[in-house]
Amino acid sequence: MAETLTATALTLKDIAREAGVSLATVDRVLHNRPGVRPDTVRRVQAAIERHSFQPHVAAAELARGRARRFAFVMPSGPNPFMQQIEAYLGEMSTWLSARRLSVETVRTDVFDPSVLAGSLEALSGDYDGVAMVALDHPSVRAAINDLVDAGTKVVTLVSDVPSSRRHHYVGIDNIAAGRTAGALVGRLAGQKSGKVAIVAGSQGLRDHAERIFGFNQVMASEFPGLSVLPVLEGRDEDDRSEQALARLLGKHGDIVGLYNVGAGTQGVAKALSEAARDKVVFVGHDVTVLTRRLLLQGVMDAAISQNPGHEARAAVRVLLALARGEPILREQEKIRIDIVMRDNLP
Amino acid sequence: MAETLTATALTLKDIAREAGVSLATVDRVLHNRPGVRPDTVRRVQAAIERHSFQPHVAAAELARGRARRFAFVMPSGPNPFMQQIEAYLGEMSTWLSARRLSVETVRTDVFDPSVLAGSLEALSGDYDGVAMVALDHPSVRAAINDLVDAGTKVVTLVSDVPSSRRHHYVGIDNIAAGRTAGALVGRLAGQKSGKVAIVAGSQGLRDHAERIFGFNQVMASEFPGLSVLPVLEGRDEDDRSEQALARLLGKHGDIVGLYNVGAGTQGVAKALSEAARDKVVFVGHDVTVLTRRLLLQGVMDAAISQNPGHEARAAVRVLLALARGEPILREQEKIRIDIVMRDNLP
DNA sequence: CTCAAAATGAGTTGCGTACCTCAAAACACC
DNA sequence: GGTGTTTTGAGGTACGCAACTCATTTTGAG
Repeated sequence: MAETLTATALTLKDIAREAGVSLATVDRVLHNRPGVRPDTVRRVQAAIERHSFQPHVAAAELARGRARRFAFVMPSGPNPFMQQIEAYLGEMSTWLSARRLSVETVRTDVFDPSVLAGSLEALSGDYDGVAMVALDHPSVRAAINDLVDAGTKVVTLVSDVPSSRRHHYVGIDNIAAGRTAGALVGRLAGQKSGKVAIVAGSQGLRDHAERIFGFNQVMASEFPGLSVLPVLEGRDEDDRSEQALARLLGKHGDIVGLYNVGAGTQGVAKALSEAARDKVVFVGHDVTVLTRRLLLQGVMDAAISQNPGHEARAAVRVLLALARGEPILREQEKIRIDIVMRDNLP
Repeated sequence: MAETLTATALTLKDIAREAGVSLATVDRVLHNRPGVRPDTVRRVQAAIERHSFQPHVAAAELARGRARRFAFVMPSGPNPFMQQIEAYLGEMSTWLSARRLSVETVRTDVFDPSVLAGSLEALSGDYDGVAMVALDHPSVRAAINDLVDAGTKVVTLVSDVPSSRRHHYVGIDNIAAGRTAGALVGRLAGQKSGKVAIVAGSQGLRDHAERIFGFNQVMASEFPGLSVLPVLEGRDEDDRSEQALARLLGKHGDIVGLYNVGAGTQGVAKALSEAARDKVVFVGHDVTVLTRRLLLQGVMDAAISQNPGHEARAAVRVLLALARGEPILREQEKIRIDIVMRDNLP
């Protein structure tokens, strides 16, 4: 009734003996250094695979000497979600220093492609890995590819640049997030008919556009009785969002649901309460101090959330695994779309 | 615009010099070995804290020599959720062997206190850490405490034994899970009045009892119009659950919601469909092959889920951190209550 | 066959810690 | 002041690998 996993106590020396070569040759193969005949390479690799040999991480880490340096490129604005990510990076400091890893945070204007691209280029050569909140733009894409070509491991965070050659994306599928929001609004509203409002930062932002797309998909296919009103753009600002929504609420008396795609939550909540329309189902994004309060008060009904702590840690782990040449535990690093309601507030 | 975390390149030698003692003495302090004057201990600790020195994990690991052995004590029955946990442990094998960690799975009858306690005692001395799915019973509690006293690190998994001196619990808060289920059933049902059914494995199981408690709490306080029927006990078996539920559905024509607390999901779904009562809001637990299908078909409306992969990995990481004397990243190891609906199926 | 280039062997050093031994120094007690 | 005990120093070895040097062997081209 017992099963054992792992624990090969093999070392490089054993592999060398097995393959009938010297330690030096095994080392050359392992780090694809030149000067080994293809045939010999194959023999060594065969021996490695035969015993499914894994170099001892601790020994490798100790032997390399120099510490690994990672950079996190984050937006300079006062975005609470991004601040949470940075805070969670801070909480890892003990973990990081016990592994002799250094993580540096670089703040820049990620919304200006040329500024962002410039910041990325400035990092070249100094870091083993870079995690970035990036805009999808040709010059950013080029900067990312340059980093990759220079041997730096690159991870996109929260917002992806799929057309680049980045090694990994740590973040959610925003279309699925929008679909989830749609399903929640539709189901929680209950009614068969009525109108639904959407407040977004800007439809020009990739993640917002994707969320709206997913939301509309679900509304059209599953809640045909609910009609979606044109998207209000609030630029993630409280005042702007409030005014736009107040106007809309005044015009339509039969709004039963509201999806707030980005920030500006404070303004949205204010517009709702001042219009005394607290029966409207209100679904938004992210768990912050504010949305937590709104959920507890019953003003917000659900928040779609991506765990910032998980994103911070996943980015570090992925960069480390990439740098070490270890496989990535995809299941572990995947960021899930959390539905947060009052009773499962984290 | 840049901030740096960590990367003290200090070594034990530096600390020794700082404290004006030899390496041997620092070593004695670090591992609380005897033979050091209290005053000297303080001086060394002061030096360590002054520089917030952290021993290099890789070096420590390498120097230990012997590999760490962990045991996972799992239920012997064919529980799909537990099988998933074991499967995810299997996926970690590369990660484990690169760190020279061995994980052994021991299957036993965790529902029989004396058998479980016996299995635990049999592990004594052989392992650095043990993770277990445990029953809360005096003799189990005693066995756990014995392990702890013998220096073994102990983590309870999925089901806790809070009265024991186990070092950590990896699992969810079941009362909160029940509350979440209640909120979902209530909200999704929409109606102001009607009846709600509960199917559980047994009210004698701690986690089931806690879930029911939380569920009733929410129903009573937030959905006074919905009346909860007496709990059906299906012993987590399909047939039993089906028959019990079929009878109940026949008796009450106004059932609008159903909470399935444990397994037996297949039977519950069958009873619902054969009674042609697919309008009933159906909330259950865990994402398995079956519940995934039911969610996609619209038979189930939501599943409360705890991520088995996360639990498996968290248990290993916590055991490792405990064994190394490292701090635990509580935020990371916390198991969240996931609400899974069709559109955010993982 | 000759010679240069390529491939390989053999060896060294160092990473930072754990764990061990033995001798020397400091201390406590009578 | 002598004795025994406690505390401390000094040093060594080992862990598994990275990274390097240098000598030697093998290979292929002409």
